Amino acid sequence: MAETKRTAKRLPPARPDKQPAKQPEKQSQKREEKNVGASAIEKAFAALEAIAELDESPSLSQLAVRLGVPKASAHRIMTQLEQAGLLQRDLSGKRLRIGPRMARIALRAIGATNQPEIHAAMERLVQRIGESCNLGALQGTRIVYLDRVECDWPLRTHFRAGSQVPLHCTATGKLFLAFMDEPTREDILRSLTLERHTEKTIVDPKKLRAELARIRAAGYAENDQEFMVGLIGLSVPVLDARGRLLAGLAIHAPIARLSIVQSTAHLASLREAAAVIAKVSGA
Amino acid sequence: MAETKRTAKRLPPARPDKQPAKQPEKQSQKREEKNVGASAIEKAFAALEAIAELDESPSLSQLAVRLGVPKASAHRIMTQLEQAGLLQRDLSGKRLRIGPRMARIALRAIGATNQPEIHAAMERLVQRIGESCNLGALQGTRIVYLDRVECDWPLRTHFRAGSQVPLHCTATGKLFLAFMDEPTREDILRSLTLERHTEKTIVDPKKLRAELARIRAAGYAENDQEFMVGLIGLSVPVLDARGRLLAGLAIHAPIARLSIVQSTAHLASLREAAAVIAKVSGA
DNA sequence: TCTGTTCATTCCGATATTCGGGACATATTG
DNA sequence: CAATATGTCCCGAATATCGGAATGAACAGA
Repeated sequence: MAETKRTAKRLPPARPDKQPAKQPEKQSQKREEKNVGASAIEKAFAALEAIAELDESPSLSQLAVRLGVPKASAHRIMTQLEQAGLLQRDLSGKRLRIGPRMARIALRAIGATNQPEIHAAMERLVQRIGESCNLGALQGTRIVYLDRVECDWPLRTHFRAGSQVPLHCTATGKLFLAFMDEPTREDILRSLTLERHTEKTIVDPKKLRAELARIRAAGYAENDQEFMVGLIGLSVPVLDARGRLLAGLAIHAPIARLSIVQSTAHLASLREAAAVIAKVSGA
Repeated sequence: MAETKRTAKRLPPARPDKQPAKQPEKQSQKREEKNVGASAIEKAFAALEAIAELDESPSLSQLAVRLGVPKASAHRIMTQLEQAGLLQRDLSGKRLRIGPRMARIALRAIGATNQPEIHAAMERLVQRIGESCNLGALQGTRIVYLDRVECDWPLRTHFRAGSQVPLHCTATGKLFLAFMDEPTREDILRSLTLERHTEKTIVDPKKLRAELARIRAAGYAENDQEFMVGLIGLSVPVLDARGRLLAGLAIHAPIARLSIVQSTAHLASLREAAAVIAKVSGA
């Protein structure tokens, strides 16, 4: 309460229980992550995502709690989404659900995600090798997975497309570090904290530089359990016509099934698939 | 009593705020509808919508022109969307496409609880025909089931919404193969391994091409126990206004209850339902 | 009928975000 | 190599967003 300028505003019963003793702090401790810096876009999509994710259409307050935003803010966001035709309310006018415009976008968007040609090339590779593969690209100072094809083995990792991993302890990440020009690399290396994930993670900048030089010379990058224990990887470059690195195509497997040495036997298949991907990407 | 509920709450249909003189007939034929005052949310979705709608991934400036916003603004919006995982750039780093997170949201958004009109149309169809039906779309090189309505018979299949099936041995899958443009089809056909699921699965590429031509001519696709023994299917296209294939609407049944020949008697009902789905999807 | 509770909605000042012109950097083209 | 697109960055100004608190509506139980 600041400067209650309202003077004779006739406050009816004055309600002494303004501080209800029931829940002093309900969700205050819960909102730690989407606090600041969240753009309006991110908030709107978080809301949409929550509604799509839920099995039942939520009410406004349920959403507010779930998103960790005040009710008033939730209301504003929902109103905007509703006016945009992305949400609509059910007959009672209380619960929110996906609107017609969003349904329309969704129908088109499902087919417009990844290039079928690329996905097909990766599936063929998985078929031939028998282990999972993924396609990753540099975004900022991390690797994002653009696409991913899993093998049939019961034991598999599960990084979905879109997830991000660090540069210094993944095959594709080291590949990108190795292939970028000197000043950029040094700049990034300086700003990275070489976080240790396993025993084998390279956390010494000197050793990492040596490893990168080795990768540059070899033309491919290995990951010997540097990110997760028991998991190895092997990544080859996807180059465009001018020799620039577009992405890294990698296979990975539990070391129980595939050793580093064995994995290099698949280099030819990997390179072949990488060439196909480069080609269908118009490179 | 019917209309008493929403009396006073939605009373402001007008815009009491400001109706500046710019609003009346500002829309000439060039800088059309993307007027000023659009919220950040609206702009973001307009961008997403444009990308989903376009047949080819646009570049930044193309989008800026299409949306009628300055280049710098477009750049800012796209960057935000990209960081949110909703968009991603293709390998050249120039063209923008739907990102994995958006694909996930889209998949959920079309689910049964969220899109009552589609679900209702499918339930009417099941009611009329007496067999299960499903709605499937192309994602990568597989078909994902968007929605599904089961019939009352005790013997039924159980593919939940969200599960994926191959292209070459399902009615909807063959439908998509038949309708895609030549180069893409050939590329996918080349890279697919036509895995045999039953005696009747088409594993010969030549025969599959012939079958696809037949499907193109007929305008619908059949599945004669090619995926599971004793199970047939029949899928018709759900087309948008421009004739692009959005999804396949299919019925399926045990052959003991419905023969392929009998199933074609339901083509009219299927097509009618497909048209309804296209319509409520805003196509 | 009255009262306590829950939920949706509105108000409003402070402030953080968005906006977009223009400069700059980087392909692409002739 | 100049010339033309196209992508990226900067920064002051404008304004949309934020969220606490008050208000209104619906409902349940006494």
